[in-house]
Order: sequence, then structure tokens, then C-alpha cells
Amino acid sequence: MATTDKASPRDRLLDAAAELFYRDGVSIGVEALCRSAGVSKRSMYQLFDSKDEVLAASLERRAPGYAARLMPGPDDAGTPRERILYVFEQAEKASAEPEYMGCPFLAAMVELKDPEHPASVVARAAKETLQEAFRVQAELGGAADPALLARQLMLVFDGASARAGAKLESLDGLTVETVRTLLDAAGVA
Amino acid sequence: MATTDKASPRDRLLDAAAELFYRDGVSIGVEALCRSAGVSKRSMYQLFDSKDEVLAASLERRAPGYAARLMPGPDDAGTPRERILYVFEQAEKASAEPEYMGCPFLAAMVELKDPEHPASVVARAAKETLQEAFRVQAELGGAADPALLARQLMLVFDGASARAGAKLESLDGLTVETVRTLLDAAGVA
DNA sequence: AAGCCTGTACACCGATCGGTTTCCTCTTGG
DNA sequence: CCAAGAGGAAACCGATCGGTGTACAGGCTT
Repeated sequence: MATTDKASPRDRLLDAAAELFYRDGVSIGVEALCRSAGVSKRSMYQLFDSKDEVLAASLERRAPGYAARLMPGPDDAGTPRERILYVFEQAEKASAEPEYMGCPFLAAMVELKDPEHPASVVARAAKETLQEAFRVQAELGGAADPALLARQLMLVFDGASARAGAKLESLDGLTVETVRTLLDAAGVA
Repeated sequence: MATTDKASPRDRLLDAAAELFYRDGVSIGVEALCRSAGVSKRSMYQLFDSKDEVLAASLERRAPGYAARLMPGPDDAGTPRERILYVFEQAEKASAEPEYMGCPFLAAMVELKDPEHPASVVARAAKETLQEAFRVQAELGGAADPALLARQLMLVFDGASARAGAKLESLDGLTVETVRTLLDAAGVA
């Protein structure tokens, strides 16, 4: 049996949504989405008000696991510098898989082009969470300007995501090397 | 009269396509596109084989002007460092306009999610042109690793584009400051 | 066993998709 | 002055869009 057989319709729907929206883009149809999830359209529209809400919910569901995979555990040892670099090492590791298409939250926002879209709101929150984590570590690491460094790191992170999604970059150590340079310049030991 | 009144149907079509695809995304319909261009669908399909070809042609048409606005003229004075920084200064200046949504070529590739799409091929070429220009200037400027620096600059450029398109960033000197740091580290005086 | 709640299956809605075709009106060259 | 071609308006194609309405099947509780 498929791995999704025992899960609730809601979970099957959100899992399928996360995968299809990521792989094929937000233009994927409700019909195809429900077929892939093994859920009837009727059930989907009883669980959610609209396709947009399904997309938003699927991103929201994805957020904690996404952060957990990128960020070292809070009790893991390591200097702030190491913790920051860890994020980019993890991202580069993920980008080795051929189905990797960059940060799903960034991709959704770029595709939607509407900052007010419910999914954009969720995605923006996820990005701000990461940026704030960077800022905290930058501050702990003694960065000259923690907020600036955090924004620079997001720039590199999202640049790598966009270019990976566009199949423009292979990311063999490029972001880690760049981040090292930025950390050095900011005085993060 | 509108500025497009005297132009040929082909030019009106490509101009409207560039604007609509950029502002509303590649999912914009042929109907709306033709209406906005003041061109009949019949004419469009006599000039192009498909909507995809229109998109590719509109990007191709846009490329030279885009490069010209970003890059300093070849006879402009300036050190390689200044020439590289000029690109990011121009990009930041453009991002002040509210309708700015980042690099149209990057946005198209991210939305299409298909590296083989005719428009993706055009867009990738445009990106490679910019990267090569960076590499040349990096080499002229005595960068330790010109190819690496060029890739880093693209990372920052596309990161800024993606985040501008997603309305995540205001770009008040952020990229210029970041690029300065990278140039310093690479030894580009 | 009766009633109920989930959920599926499927027809259906108007709108729009990319694309084609028909018809008609202009302009322009001979 | 008339023929020919270019191009616009709009009907039309099958498919799909997001979203509903209806009917039925299986598992609960009481």
C-alpha cells in the first residue's frame, strides 16, 4: 500500500498539495490535486474554503519540518558561526537531490505575485522566522550589525533557492563559501 | 493616443507580453494578452506558433534594453570594481519603483519550472550573459577567483530579485553593501 | 436496527484555457 | 477602379478551470 493509505483525507490532501504545488507550481488544478491525494473534490471543499486555503495550509504544515531540517537542534553544541553555516550546509545537501527546486515558500510567493494571498502570508512568516533566527545567531556571534548580516544571509539563501529552482546553479559549496566571507566581514568568529 | 498606436502588431504584442507576463505571471491568458495589445488572436497566431513562443520572443526582445540599463556603457570610465557596483546601484534604483518585481528572466524561469521551455532557454542565456560580464570585470579587477566571484554576484543579484518580486525586501543599499564585502574579500580594488 | 456522519463518485455549473476558423473591413499597389 | 492581402471581431473547438449539487456506501453510536 502507498504510504498515505491510513492517513486522514486532510493529511493526504495537504501532503499531496505540498508535493504538487512545489513540483508543478501553484497552477496545478484542483482535479489533479484531489486525484493524486485520493480524496474527492467534495471532501476537499468540506475541509477547506478554497484551493487558495489548501495551498496556505499545506505551506503551514510544511513549515516546522522545513525549519527543523535546516536548523540545528537548540541543544546541539556549536558556535553561532557554526550554527549559521549549518543552515547552508543543509540546504546544499538538499540541493543534491534532483527534485530539489529551492525554498518552497519563496517559490510560492514568486509564483503568486500577491503578498495578500493567504499562502503568501504563511510563506512570509516562514521567511521571517528564518531571518530572525539568523539575526539572533548573528547577535550571539558578535556581528557588527546583526540585522544587516541576517538580511545578507537571506539574500544568499534566497538567491540560491531561486537559482536552484531555475536550474541555474549546482551549489557545490558556493553558498557556504559566500556565507563564510560575509561572516568574516561581520566579525562573527 | 496610446504610445503603442503606431507600432506594428508584432511590436505591440511583444511589448504587451513583456509587461503582462512580468506583472501578472506567465499564466496570463492569450485572450487578455491580445486584448491588451490591441491585436487579434488570429494575428498573434499568424506571427507566432504558440503562446510559449510569444513569451520567449518577448523576453528576447527585452534582453538588450535590460542589459543596457544595468551595465555601464563600454566606453564609460571606471574601474572594474566601479563597473560591478554600478550594476547593483542600477538594480536598487529600479527597485524603488513600486512596479518593480525583480529580474523578469529569473521570474519567468521560476514560474515555468521547465528548463527546456523556449522562454527558459532565452532567460538562461540572458543570465549567463550577465554572469560572464561579471566574470570579465572580476578578472580585470584582479579577483583571486573571477569565476567564483561572478557566481557569488549572481547569487546576490538573483536573491535580491526574488525577494523584491516576493515583496520581502526594500533593498536600501543592501545589495551594494553586500557586494562591496564580496569584492573586498576577492581582492578587487 | 435506525439514524448519522464521512467520504466517494460523478454529473454539472459558468468561465476560461490555448488554439482555429470564418467573415468582414480596411489599406495599398497595379 | 479594382483585386489582393493584412488584420480585426467574434464564433467556435475540446479541454480544463475552481467550485457545487446529488446520490450512495461504509462505519459510528444509541
